Amino acid sequence: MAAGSIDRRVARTRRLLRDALFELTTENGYAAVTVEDICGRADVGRSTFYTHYPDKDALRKAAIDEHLDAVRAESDAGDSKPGASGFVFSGPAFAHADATRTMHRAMMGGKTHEIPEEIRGWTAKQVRRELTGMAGKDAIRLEVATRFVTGAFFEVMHWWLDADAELPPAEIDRLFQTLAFEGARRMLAAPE
Amino acid sequence: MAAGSIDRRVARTRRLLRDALFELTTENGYAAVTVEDICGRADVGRSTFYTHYPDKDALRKAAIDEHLDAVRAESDAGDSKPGASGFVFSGPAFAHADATRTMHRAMMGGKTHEIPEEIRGWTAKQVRRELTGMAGKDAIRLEVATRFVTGAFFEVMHWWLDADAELPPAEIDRLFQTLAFEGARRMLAAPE
DNA sequence: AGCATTACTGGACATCATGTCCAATATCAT
DNA sequence: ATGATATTGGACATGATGTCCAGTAATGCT
Repeated sequence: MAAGSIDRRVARTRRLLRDALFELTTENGYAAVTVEDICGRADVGRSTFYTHYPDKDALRKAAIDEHLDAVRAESDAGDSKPGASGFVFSGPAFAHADATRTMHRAMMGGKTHEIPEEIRGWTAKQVRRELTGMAGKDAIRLEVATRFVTGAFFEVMHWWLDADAELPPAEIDRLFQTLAFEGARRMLAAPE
Repeated sequence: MAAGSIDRRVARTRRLLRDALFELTTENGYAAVTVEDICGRADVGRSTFYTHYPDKDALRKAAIDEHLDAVRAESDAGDSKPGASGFVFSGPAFAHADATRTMHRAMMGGKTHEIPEEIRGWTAKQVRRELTGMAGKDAIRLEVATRFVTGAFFEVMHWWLDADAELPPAEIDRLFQTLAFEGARRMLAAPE
């Protein structure tokens, strides 16, 4: 067997489990989903589940990591300049969420606001990087602004994903930018 | 027994359970806390727990409702005019969180962002009410702005509660207002 | 095409938390 | 003091978790 290649059965099982997790999470929320549920929906033996993942969280984490890798790869190309007159991260993010809506609704939709820490942390890092370009020397202000923008972003995204939106991605991004950018600019650029 | 009065034992038990929930939530996060843990910490029989609350969530909900009632009562007095040059809700909220830091850290601190829906919903309502005063006719814009401000508020609050803050409540509120207000004003007041 | 490797399966098992119920005991209000 | 009410510990059924194993199926390599 070649080093990097994956047994077809393994790939199949993991795919089935991942899809089942998304479906069930969308239906009932992540907390309510059990390993039994997942295996039932995926039509995979429960003991098989445990040969792949130690628990439910590991499955989710794997799915997210896989996904973030894809995002990273695709955003490596268009690394445009930060902060000309808006945020760079949000546009692609909304577009991408629109494209893979199923997954995003599963991971951050629903009544509960259970946004996985991996996603939140990764996004916060993106935001912080962009804001750093906006002349902030004050570490506290930078951090407050980062949290502010990140929290606002997820809440808007959450709403937009759930409200089966008439709004196209570009439009929700424009609204988000309008809300977010001027405040951040003022605070970070301000002398005092 | 008089109608409204509560048996001393009942009050004691509920208080012990509530405090135990706060402690354990602060230590391990809400999801990790079990009813057994709570009873152990509170030194209350497990069967007693179930005579008061059907489950863990009910205990939390009761604690939150109790708390929100107190907040409502105290904020009935100072119902100043909305939106002169900032938000009204956030200042008292930061001050109040500072005063009852233990509870707030338990309910919205820690690594996980498990903000109870009661609190999020209540805050969003406050925000929406204030923003409605800012000339919004467009329902969608109003909603986006509401979500935006609410999400930003909780994320900033979360950070501020965890980072054993050098920042006094008034200061974090000022930063929050700087970040939030101008964007909202522009978007909601804008003609198009 | 055959064969060794690897994955899947289903069932058994121990463990743990949940929620219900009851009879005995302690505490309360009056 | 005494009747009412709360608390208690223990028993019980249930459901989910995570581990383990021996039998069976699918795969990849040559």
